Amino acid sequence: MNDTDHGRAGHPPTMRDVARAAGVSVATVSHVVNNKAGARIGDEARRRVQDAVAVLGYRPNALAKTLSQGSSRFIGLVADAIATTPFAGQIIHGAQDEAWKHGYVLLVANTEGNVAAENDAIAMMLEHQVHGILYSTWYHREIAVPEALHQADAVLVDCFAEGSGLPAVVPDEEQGGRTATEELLTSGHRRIAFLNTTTPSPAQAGRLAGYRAALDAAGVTFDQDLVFPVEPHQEGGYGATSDVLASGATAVFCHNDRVAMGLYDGLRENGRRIPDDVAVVGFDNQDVISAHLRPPLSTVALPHYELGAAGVRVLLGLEGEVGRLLVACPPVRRSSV
Amino acid sequence: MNDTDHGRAGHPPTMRDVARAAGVSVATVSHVVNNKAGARIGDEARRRVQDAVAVLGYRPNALAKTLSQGSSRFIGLVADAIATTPFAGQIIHGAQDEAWKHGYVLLVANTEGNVAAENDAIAMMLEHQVHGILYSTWYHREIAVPEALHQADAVLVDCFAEGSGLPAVVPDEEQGGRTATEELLTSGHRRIAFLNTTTPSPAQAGRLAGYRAALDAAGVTFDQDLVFPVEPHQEGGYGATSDVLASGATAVFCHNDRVAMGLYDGLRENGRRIPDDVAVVGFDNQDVISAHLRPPLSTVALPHYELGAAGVRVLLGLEGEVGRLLVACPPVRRSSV
DNA sequence: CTGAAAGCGCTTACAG
DNA sequence: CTGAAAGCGCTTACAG
Repeated sequence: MNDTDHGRAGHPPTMRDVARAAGVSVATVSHVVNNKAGARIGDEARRRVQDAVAVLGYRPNALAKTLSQGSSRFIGLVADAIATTPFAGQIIHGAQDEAWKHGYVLLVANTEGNVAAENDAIAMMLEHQVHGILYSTWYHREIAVPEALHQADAVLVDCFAEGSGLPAVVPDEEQGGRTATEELLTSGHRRIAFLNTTTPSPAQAGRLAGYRAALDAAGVTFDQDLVFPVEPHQEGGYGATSDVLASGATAVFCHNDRVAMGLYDGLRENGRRIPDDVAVVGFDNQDVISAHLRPPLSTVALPHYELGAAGVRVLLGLEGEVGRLLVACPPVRRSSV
Repeated sequence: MNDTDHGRAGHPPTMRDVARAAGVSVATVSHVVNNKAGARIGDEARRRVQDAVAVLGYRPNALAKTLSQGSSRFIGLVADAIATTPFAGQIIHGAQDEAWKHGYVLLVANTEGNVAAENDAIAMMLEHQVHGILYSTWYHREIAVPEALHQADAVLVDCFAEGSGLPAVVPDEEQGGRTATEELLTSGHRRIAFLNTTTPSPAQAGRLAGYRAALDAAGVTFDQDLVFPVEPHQEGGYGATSDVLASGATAVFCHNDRVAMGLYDGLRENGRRIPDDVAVVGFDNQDVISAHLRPPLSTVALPHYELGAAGVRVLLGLEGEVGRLLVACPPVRRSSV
């Protein structure tokens, strides 16, 4: 709707149109438009080109550019579940910001874990000449690498594949578990229950290891009777209330924020106050929940944004040789400890 | 890692390589690869081409194709907050599925509401010859259309701009409010409180209108003293507990699930049971919350997936002439009514 | 300092 | 039934 709005009507202006309008060759236009270093263009010609660009509302065709240069500026991101959690969104966000920063644009595909869809998505990306592909999952786990992925430069994000040779960027579960436990230890707690997930996973193993490491470091002996397996959601936390109470724990480290939310309910029903009677820390930092519980939940953040960003850095070779890159899970302090 | 993995080493095979290997011209290869209707290719030649494609692991270059055809298969999606909520993810998901279905691929850009970033993102998409652009927000509101958007075919998703001439796809807030209220009315409630948001928005106005319409239709006279303004999160719902109790309402329609979550806490503290003493319905169907409250929350879903999908349909001209397209908010029945 | 020309990997009339 | 050739919008040596 403005003066240079020529994008809609007829064919958008090409470099040739600009050249014609400026009375120069397309080579010259190319040089000034791209601000080529080695190009010696007279001030007069340069000005005429710039004017023509402005007047015509010229916009370079990135596809043609890619074709003639041979190198593309696309990075593909295939995700198994954009939808299910806010987490996937953060991975996309981090990847996009980082890609952008280096002049790349993100091609996104959601596959809902469907293998056929995955291979289709990867094929599509390859046809679009992506520089490389980020393959991500919405929770940290080991995956089987899709066939087609081997034909691209790829990095795994929030997942890994032993022996695949593909670099992986994952959260440091053990450090996260240690951090969570330390938050409690630091406040003087010694009898700390751990509501761990029943689902075998890097999170299950890693956070437990971190819990034990923190205990060790603080000179507290590990007590198996203090770790309770629960389903990783509200119902699991709620259901563990009586066990927690019976254990005599003064603090509990919950496998995730949802479990903590359920435990909050159980504790409250039993007249326990948080953190006065029982301190609680969660994991994930799932904002809609943790920031708005009463009291707001202290937790440890899963670094999804950073996972996405680090993924493109690895893809672009900015992180050197990487086997498995561990990204730290920082503590988020609120009022439940 | 398999036999036809030629994508990594050297230059990937081009149509010319296939032609050479099959002993035909590139025109012939093009015809068989694209399965051109009007093309009469001998069985023998066709077979040789197909073999060569398989042996070489040939993959068409989508960018070159776009360039020579003149029409692109990209659709851009610019979002103001991919990160903040799971909602944005659903819009992307719906848009991507629908785009895919029609042979298009999604280019995603996140702008965090930054105007400069928005215009940059749009410019980038235009340079990539997108067919059109979807501009979306993470909550339903009126927006100021970014400059650059006028240079593309665009549709607004989960937002609108009066007088901009741009088609918009938004949730039907009024129908949603009506539906929520009807869930309560149907269960026999007559004194129904409404915890509406304090934030002026289409949601605030629309859901209230729907609430009133449902009441009217049921022959219940609207009582202004039954609508309470609250901040649209847990704290708001919790804080409204005493007002709700004092009002003598037997049911409450909450502006969103987060408000309902807060109200649950307040009700429980006051010894009220849900739904026996007080029935509750939410809005949004924010799964992490609503499905896991005790009891699970009956609510009305915000149709984000469908918003994204309808957006690309409108962009592709599959919905006919559209001014503002209202997408229904369906009820999600659980156990709080 | 500037331009003519070849080339990127495809598609599409047009010949034959 | 199949191929030679022009063209899509750029870039990049290479001349001059």
